[in-house]
Amino acid sequence: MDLGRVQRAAVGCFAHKGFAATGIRELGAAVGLNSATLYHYVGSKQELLVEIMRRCLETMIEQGRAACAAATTPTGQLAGLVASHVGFTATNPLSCRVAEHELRALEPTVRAEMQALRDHYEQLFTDVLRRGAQQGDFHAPDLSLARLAIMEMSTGVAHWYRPDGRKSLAEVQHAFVAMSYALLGVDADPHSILPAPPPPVRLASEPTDELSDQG
Amino acid sequence: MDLGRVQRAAVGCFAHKGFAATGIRELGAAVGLNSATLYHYVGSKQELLVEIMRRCLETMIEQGRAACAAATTPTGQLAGLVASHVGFTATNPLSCRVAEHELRALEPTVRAEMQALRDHYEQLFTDVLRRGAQQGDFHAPDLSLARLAIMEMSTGVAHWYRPDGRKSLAEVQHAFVAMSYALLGVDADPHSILPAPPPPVRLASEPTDELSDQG
Amino acid sequence: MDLGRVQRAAVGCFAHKGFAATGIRELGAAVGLNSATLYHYVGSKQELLVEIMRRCLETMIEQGRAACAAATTPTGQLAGLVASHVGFTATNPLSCRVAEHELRALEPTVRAEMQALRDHYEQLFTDVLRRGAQQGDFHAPDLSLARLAIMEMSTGVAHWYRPDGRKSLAEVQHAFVAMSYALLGVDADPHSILPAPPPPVRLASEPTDELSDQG
Amino acid sequence: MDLGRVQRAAVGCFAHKGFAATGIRELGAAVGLNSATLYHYVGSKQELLVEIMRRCLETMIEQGRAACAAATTPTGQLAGLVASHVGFTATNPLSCRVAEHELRALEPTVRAEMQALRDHYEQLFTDVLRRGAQQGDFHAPDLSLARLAIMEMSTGVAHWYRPDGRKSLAEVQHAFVAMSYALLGVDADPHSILPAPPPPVRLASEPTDELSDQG
DNA sequence: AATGAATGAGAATTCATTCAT
DNA sequence: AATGAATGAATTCTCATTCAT
Repeated sequence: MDLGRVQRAAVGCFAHKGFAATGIRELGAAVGLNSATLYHYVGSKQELLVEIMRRCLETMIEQGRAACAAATTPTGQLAGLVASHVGFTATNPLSCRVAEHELRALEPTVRAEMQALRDHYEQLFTDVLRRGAQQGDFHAPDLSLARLAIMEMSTGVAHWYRPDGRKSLAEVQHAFVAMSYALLGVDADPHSILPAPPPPVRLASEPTDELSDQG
Repeated sequence: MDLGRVQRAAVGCFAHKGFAATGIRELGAAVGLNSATLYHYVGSKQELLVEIMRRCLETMIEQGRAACAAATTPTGQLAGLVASHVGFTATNPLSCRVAEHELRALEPTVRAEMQALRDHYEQLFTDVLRRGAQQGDFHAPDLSLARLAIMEMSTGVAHWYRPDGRKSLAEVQHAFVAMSYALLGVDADPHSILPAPPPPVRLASEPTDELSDQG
Repeated sequence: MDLGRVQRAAVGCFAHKGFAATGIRELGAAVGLNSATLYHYVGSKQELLVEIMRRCLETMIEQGRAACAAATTPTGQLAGLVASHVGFTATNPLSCRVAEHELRALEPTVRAEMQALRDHYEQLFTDVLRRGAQQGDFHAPDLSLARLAIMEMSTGVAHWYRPDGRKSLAEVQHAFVAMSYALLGVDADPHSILPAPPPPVRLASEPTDELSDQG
Repeated sequence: MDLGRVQRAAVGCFAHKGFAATGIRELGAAVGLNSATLYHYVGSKQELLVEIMRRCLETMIEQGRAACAAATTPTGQLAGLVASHVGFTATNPLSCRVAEHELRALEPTVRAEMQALRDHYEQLFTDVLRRGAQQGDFHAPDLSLARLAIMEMSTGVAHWYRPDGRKSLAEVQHAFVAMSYALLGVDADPHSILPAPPPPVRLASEPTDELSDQG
C-alpha cells in the first residue's frame, strides 16, 4: 500500500465523478482501505488533490521546456511543444482532466499557486508563437486565437484518446503537429522537422487500468 | 421572480463551482429566495440541471440543423455549423460549460438521454465532413481527428470568450471558420462562402451579467 | 421550541459532563430535536457556549455594579457585592459552573473576550476592597489574599447549593456576608448594614429542573 | 522514559484543556512518543486518569491524617489540616485541579471509588470542626457552611498560586490558617498554635515546569 | 521499547428535501 | 408565492485502541 495507489484511485474517481462528488469513503473503498486509514497517507482530501495537480502541472512544464530546448527554430519548438503536450495528455488523460477541471475546488491560496503553474505552461506556447511570428515562420491572422485553438484541441485529446485505439500515440502526435502547422500557415513538412519525441512520461497518479475507477 | 432567474443563478453557480459543490441554499440566496421556495420553481436540484442541459443541447441541434439547411455544399454547411457553434457558445458560455461538464452529475437514465442529444449534435459535424470528403472538398489526412480538433477548439470558446473582448463575435466566428478550413485543407475563402450567420440565440438560462455568478 | 430551551439543555449537559464531552446529538436529544435542527437555533456548538457565557458574565457585572451603586460605604458595597454574587450563583449554579470552567474550550479570540468580562467583574471586588482599606474599614493582613478567599468561597456556592436545601437563599447570602466581614476584620453587624438584596435574577440559560440534565 | 513523565504530561494537558479535549496522540507528542507506545505505560486513557487521581487523593488523605495526628486540640488539628491542604494544593496545583474537575470523566464504578476518597478526605475536616464546636473552640453560626467556605477557599489556591509569586508557601499557609480561624471565631494566635508544617509532598504526576503543559 | 498501519465508532456539520403555515 | 422548522442521510475528519513488526 502506498501513496501512489491512493493517488491513482483518487484520479480515477475525480476524473469520472468530479472532486466534490467523490467521497472520502469511496476513495478508501477504491484502494481497499478504511476511510480513516487514508489519513495516514494524505493530510486531507484537498491536499490529495493539490499534490496530484501540482505534480501534473510541474511535469507538463518540465516536459514542455525540454521540448523547447530540443529544437532551435520556433517551427521546431512548436512541433516539440505540441508533440509533448499531446503525448503527455494521451499518456495521462485522467490526471490531465483533473488538473484541468478541478482548479475551482481549491481554496484561493492553492488555487492561485496552481493557476500560476498553468499560466507558466501556457506562456511556453505564447513565447514560441511570438518568436515564430517575428521571424515570419507563422502566418496566422490572429496569433492569440491560434494559440487558444491549438491548446484547446490538443488538450481535448484527454477527452477521447484511448491507448488501445485505432491510432498509435506517435500517429496522433504527428497529426496534431500537422494540424498546428496548418493553423499557423507553416508549409514545412512536420515529418522533416519534428525530432523524435521523447518517450511519454507516466505520472504516478495516473490509473493503470480501467478497474480502479469505477464507482 | 421566474424560472429564468432561477436557471440563470443556477448556471452561474454550476459553471463556477460545479453542480456537486453548489448547494440548494446557495442557489436560493443567489436569487433572493429561501431554499424551500426554490421547490416551487423546480422539482429537484437534478431536474433543474436537466432542464438547463436539455434546452441548451436542443437549441444547439436546432441551430446546427438550420445552419446546415442554409447552405447547399458541404463546404458552406461546415462554415455554417462552425459559425453557429462558435456563435452559440460565445453567446451562452456558461450554459455550454455546464452542458459540457455536468453530464457526470446525472443519473444513468437522464444521462443517457443527454448523451444522446450530444451525440446527435456531433453527428451533424460528422455527416458534413463525410459528405465533403466524398465530394473531394476536404483533404484532411484523418477526418475523425479533424472533426475532434474542430469541435474541441470551437467548444473551447466557452473558456475564454468575453463579449466585451478585443474581437467582435463575427470576427471570432470568421476566424474559426477559417481555421476549420485550414485544418481540412479547403482553399476557399471563407468570406465568399459563409452566408451571413443568423443572430446568435441567447438561452433563458444564460446569466446576463457578472453579478449573479459570484460565490 | 425556542433558543432558551436549547440553552438550558446545553447548560445542563455542559455542567455535568463538560463541553468537550457533550455531543451535539446529545444536546438535540435533550431538547427533543434532531441534531441537524439545532443548527437552526445555533451557529455552532462553540457559539452556543459563547452566548451562554457572555450573557452570564454580563449579567454578573450588571448585578455587581448595581449592588455597588446601592450602597455608599465600602463596607456596605462589599456586603452588596457578596450578597449579589452568592444570590446569582445560587440561582444560576449550572450556568455559573459552565462560565467558570469552560473558558478553556474557547478559541483564543472569544476566550480573550470572555476573560476580559471576568476580569472586569473581579475588578469590582478589588476596587471596593481597596477603597475600604484606604478608609480603614478593612483590616486584613493581605488584601488580595482576602479577595481571592472571598471570591473562591462565594463562587463555591455553585458546587453545593440546592434551592430545596436546608437554608434559604437569604440565609446563605447573609452567612457569606458575615464570613466576608470576618475575613476582613469588619466588626459591623451585617444585618444592620446589608440593604435588602434585590430578588435574584434567573438566566434564560439556567435549567429549570433536574430532568433535562441527565445523560 | 518512565510512567512519571507520562503522568506529568497528562496532568499538564488535562489541567489546561480538560480530559475529554485531550487526545492520546497529543499526550504522546508531549512526551515524545508515538501514541501507540503510550500503551506500554498505560492501560487506557481512562486508567491513566484514574491512577493520577487516586494517588492524588490518597496522598491528600495521608497528609491530612498525619496533620491531625500531629496536634492534640481541634484548634491545632484544624490549623494542621488547613496548612496541609494549602501546602499540598500549592505544591501540586495541576494534579489537584485534575482531581477536582475530572471526576465527571470517569465511568460510574471508578467514579464512585474516587468520590469515596474525596468524601473521606472531607470527613477529616468535618470531624475536626465537630469536635472543636463541641469543645466550644469554634463559634461559627453555621458549621457546615464554614467548612464549605474553608475548603473552597483553600482549594482555590490551585487556581492562582505560583511558586515564584509574591508570597512564600509558608506565608500563604499561615494566612489561610488565620482566615480559617477568623471564619470560625477562634481568637487564638495561629503562630502560637500551628506546629511547623511538614515539608510539602510533590506528586510524581505534577508537572515540573511550564514547558510540558502547552498545546 | 517503540512504531506505522490499520480500523470502527463517533465527532461536528451540511445536505437536499418536505411540510405546515 | 413564500418560509421557518424539521429531518435522515451524508459529509470530512478525529478518536482511542490494536497489532504485526
